[in-house]
Amino acid sequence: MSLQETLINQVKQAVLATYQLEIPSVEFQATRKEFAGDITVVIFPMLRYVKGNPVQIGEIIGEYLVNNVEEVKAFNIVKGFLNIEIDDSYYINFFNDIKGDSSYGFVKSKSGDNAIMVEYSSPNTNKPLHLGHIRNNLLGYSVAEILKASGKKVYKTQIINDRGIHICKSMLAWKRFGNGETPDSTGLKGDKLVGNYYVKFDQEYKKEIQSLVNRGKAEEEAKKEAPILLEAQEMLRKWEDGDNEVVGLWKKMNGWVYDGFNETYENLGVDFDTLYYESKTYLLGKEFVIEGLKTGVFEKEEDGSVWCDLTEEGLDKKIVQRGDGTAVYMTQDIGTAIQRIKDFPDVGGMVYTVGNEQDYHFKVLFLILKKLGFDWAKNLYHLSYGMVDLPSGKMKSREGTVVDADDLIDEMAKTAGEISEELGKLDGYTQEEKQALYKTIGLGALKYFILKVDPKKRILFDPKESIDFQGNTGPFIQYTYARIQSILRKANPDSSDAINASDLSLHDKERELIKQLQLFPEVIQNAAEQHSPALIANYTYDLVKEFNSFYQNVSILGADSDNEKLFRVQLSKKVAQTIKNAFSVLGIEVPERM
RNA sequence: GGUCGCGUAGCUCAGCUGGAUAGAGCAUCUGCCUUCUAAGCAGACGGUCACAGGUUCGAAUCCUGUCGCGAUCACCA
Repeated sequence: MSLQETLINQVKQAVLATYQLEIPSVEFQATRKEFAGDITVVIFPMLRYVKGNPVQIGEIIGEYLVNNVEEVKAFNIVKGFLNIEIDDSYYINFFNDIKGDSSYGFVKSKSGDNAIMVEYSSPNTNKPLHLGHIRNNLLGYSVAEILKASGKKVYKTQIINDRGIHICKSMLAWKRFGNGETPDSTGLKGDKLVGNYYVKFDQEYKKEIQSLVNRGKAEEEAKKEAPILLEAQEMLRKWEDGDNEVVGLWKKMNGWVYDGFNETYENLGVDFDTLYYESKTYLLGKEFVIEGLKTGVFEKEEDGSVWCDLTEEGLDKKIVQRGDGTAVYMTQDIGTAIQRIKDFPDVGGMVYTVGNEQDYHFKVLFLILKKLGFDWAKNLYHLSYGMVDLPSGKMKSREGTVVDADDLIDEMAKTAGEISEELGKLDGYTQEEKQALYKTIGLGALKYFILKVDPKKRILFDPKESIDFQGNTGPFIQYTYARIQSILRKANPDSSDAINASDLSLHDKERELIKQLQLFPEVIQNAAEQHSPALIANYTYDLVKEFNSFYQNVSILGADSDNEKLFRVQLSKKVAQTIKNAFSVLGIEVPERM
């Protein structure tokens, strides 16, 4: 029985013995720092059942706990708060129990359990990844890792938006103006090269519109009739017909983009277990449109378009198939979801990492899948996150205000390098080791900066003010880890050496650290339930702040006794391990030195 | 206009299943490197928790309304 459970029972017992009354629950909270004690029982809620003075009731319960619970050493009462002090031996025993478990806080998945599929990234294949994609990737990857750590089996996936007019635009521009350029011939990353032609298309398109307008066309008409646009549309039709030349070009250019994306993913440290391509799934939903028509979930209009009426649910009517029989976004998403469950029968739920601009879409999608009768539809979750905006507003590729993913990652590493060089603590490291370290630190700063913020809030990123490396940041936490490694290089204890509780009294900082460690398993579970890496980031920061205070105020290697020294080193080691594990689910690496 | 989300210190954010005097970091200012890595520690300064009502012994937290910002309401994705 955990201490918490014991306390609940004993508090109830105390009330029962004194007042002959049963109380349904007991409310606890951590004792605030300014008061003596570790755990606080809030007396106020009991007043509904027990009439009396809260201070008096607290006295009686406190007295009872001291007499009946071995771990309770003392108590004090401030207003309606009963602060109880827990004996050091409880904390030391707890520490002895967990210190050997290198995956403390993580739960292993059981073989029969359902898996969760987490979708993230899912970019268009016409332009390079930018800071918005970085947030998406980091969130999706981290939530997948958190779910794993909480005991779920997880598949990471994405749907690659490889089809449609957008890619035809790049293809056409390349054909017209590319002179056969390739990533090899230009030395450009494939996604960058293709992105350039997407921009090129837009420029030409605008020129054509202008010249049509000059010749007296209305702007609206000109936008629809510009020859280059008509040609791109023609290309899309040919693609859908399977035209060899168009499909060949499409394959070639998409291939370049994938190479480029893969490089960015690798740089960013994210990965996928399985991939879905829109070109292969966009027709999948259609058979379920027919199915839905049969069961009355959908209805057909006179012009042949198919709709789902969601007015009873407080939403609108939503189109699921065009009048000409072609699929829309919704059709495809219905099909893809169903396909995934077919491909991975152990999947019992899915998480979609997509920006909050699509809140409505996913609300509708989940509702439709429910109406179609899929029981897994109740386990779908839209991991909706806020946009990453610049001080000037939205990032716009056409106006050149996007923050490119690769550039940003490079810059972060460069800044990390400059700071490191200045501090000059890396004697004995080779150039390669240094470069790898700079990347670890730079990425740590970037990832932490993004993940520490609640996903649903929008992030303001000011390129002029670089991301911090001090205070509540990734490098601060990495630094603490590196410091502990330095201690462990001097004294690496065997975790199996038990600490003797009888001849050790805890320093306040030590007790606080153990309490913080105690929270970790619960934090993992909470973060998984709430799909929030921010909870892990904030927990880790608190742990590290507590440790640094300990480190600076208490001598670890210079402890008075061997037992004390052993304990402090083991405690430091456990903190380092917890930092490493917490950061691993954020996708952030920790360095041995920095 | 309807719907959804957000609004906490100068800035960036925690806290939100209601509990004690609302916490961090950055910035500004004070101290601390002959002792385990100063990317650190200790401290000071800084708040009408957007506003107004309501529920409650108790509200930043729950409810209602107002204002501000954003998103969305396509036979686009």
